This record gives sequence, C-alpha cells and structure tokens, in this order.
Amino acid sequence: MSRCANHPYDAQIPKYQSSKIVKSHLCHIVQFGVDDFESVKTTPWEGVRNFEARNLMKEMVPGDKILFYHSNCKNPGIAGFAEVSKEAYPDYTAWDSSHPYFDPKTKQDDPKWFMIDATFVSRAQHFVPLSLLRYIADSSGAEPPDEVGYIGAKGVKAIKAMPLVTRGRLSVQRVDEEAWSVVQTLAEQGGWEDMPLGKKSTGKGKSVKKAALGGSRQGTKEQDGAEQDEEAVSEGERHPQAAASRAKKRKFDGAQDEQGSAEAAPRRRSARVKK
DNA sequence: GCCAACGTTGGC
DNA sequence: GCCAACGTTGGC
Repeated sequence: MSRCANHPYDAQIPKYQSSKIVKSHLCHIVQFGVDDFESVKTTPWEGVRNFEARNLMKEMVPGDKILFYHSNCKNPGIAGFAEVSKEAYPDYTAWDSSHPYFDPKTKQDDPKWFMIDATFVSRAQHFVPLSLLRYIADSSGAEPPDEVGYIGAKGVKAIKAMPLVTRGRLSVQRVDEEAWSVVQTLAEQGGWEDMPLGKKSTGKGKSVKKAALGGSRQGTKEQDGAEQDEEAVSEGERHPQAAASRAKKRKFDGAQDEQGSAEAAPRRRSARVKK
C-alpha cells in the first residue's frame, strides 16, 4: 500500500535519535527499547527480514494490539504494550544501501519487505520476563505457581501455547486473546519477584531490546482465525514453524540487536497480531 | 525440486 | 562466549 509517500525517509529519524545503531564486526545492531518507544510514540517497524514475520505484519490492521518484547538482551521479556497505527507498507530501509537493513535483492517497483507503524500505549508496570513465562510453561501441573496463582489454570494453558515459549525466535508472532490477557494481568499484578527464575525479573535489567509480540485486535474478534493463516510462505519460508522471531537482515547489513548499554538497550521489536 | 552446507538469531 | 534452532543458499 502506501509506499513511502507518507513516510519519507526522514520519518524514521526520530527513532534513531533515541535508539542506537551499533556497528560491530560486520553487523549493525539497532537497539530500541521501551524507553525509546515511549519517547518516540510511533515508529515504523522496519527491518523485518523474515517471510513469516512479514506475512504476519501484512495481516495487521490499525488497532491491533501489540506486546512489545525486549529480545537479545540479558533479561528478555515483555516491556510494554502498543498498537498498530498503520497497516503494512513497503519497508523503505530495504532500498537504502547505507541502512543496516538494506537488502540488495529488493527493488522499489517490487517491494519484498513491509513494515507497519506501531504506536506506544503503555509500559508494563511489572516487566514480564521470558524466564517467568518459561517457568510457568515448563511446569508440569495445570495450576500456576502460588506467586502468580491469579492467572489460574487457564492462564497457564495460554502461556504454554504461546509461540514465544514454544518456538522462540520469530520476531513477529500471533498472540491470542487468552495469552494477551494473561500477560496483561501479569504486568499489572507482578508477584514473582521472589521466584527462582534465574534472572532478575524486575525489568530493570539491563539491556533490553525492542521486540514486540503482537496483539490482538481489539475489540473485534474477528474470527479467530488466528491460527489459520499461517502464512503461506511465499517465497521462502517454508517452515511454518520456525520462524520465530527474528527479523534479520542480511548478512552484513545489520540486524538488530541490542546490547545494552548499560541498562537499557532493547532492540528489536516484533509485533504480531493476532487477529 | 531436493538436500546438504552454511550463516544467523537469540537464549543462556 | 557457546550452543541449539532455524532459515537461506547453492549444487545437483
């Protein structure tokens, strides 16, 4: 759709004013955490270079909710909530040879990569670490640990089904209503501070990156087709499952990353929506 | 179109 | 820094 008319190249500048592109070895890494997101408010979700993730973004419509996830950092997890503010349009960073996400194989008259615009909604009052979700997902019982007993067996079930837990690497994945609800509740209630998660779960951790998981569409529930689409993988991707999150970029172009500067440096984001 | 090798991602 | 999972590339 829209091409870049509405998004001149400059449109992305704001994002980089607060985030950083780090060049190391042959890769560039874009760090973008919840702090950056909160200050920028709306940002194009550029750099997704994975077909499955890209197809999921194409399904998103304004209003779809997004879970913003910090990946590639010491304490990965969900740091905030956002929503899709512009449907998929060509990712212009793919055509800029000086950009970390440049992809020499795509042309402007035949866009290969797309991005959506994501608008910050709120921070997670309690950072929800991946380690917590994993801990819950790995437990054999149907009931949650006492510390987060409020999510109930239904919450445990929803977490166990999350792609974030079952497959990990896709930068953009679907989040069903139940999972969305549990994550939101966890973020509001907290309570796992004393659990043996291995890493700290305060959210203050150090580096964070940006990543998001998508959200569900609000209100409407469309069908829930959520599962259906899977993307057909067009060209490349054939494995429906795997793709986890990543959006990578090409070889030396950059990818995202993170690292953190001291404390916060989230990087990528991914957004997914469910429908 | 299949398959092996290689490169990347991303959690730990 | 290491390792496992996965995607991509390229030969046949």
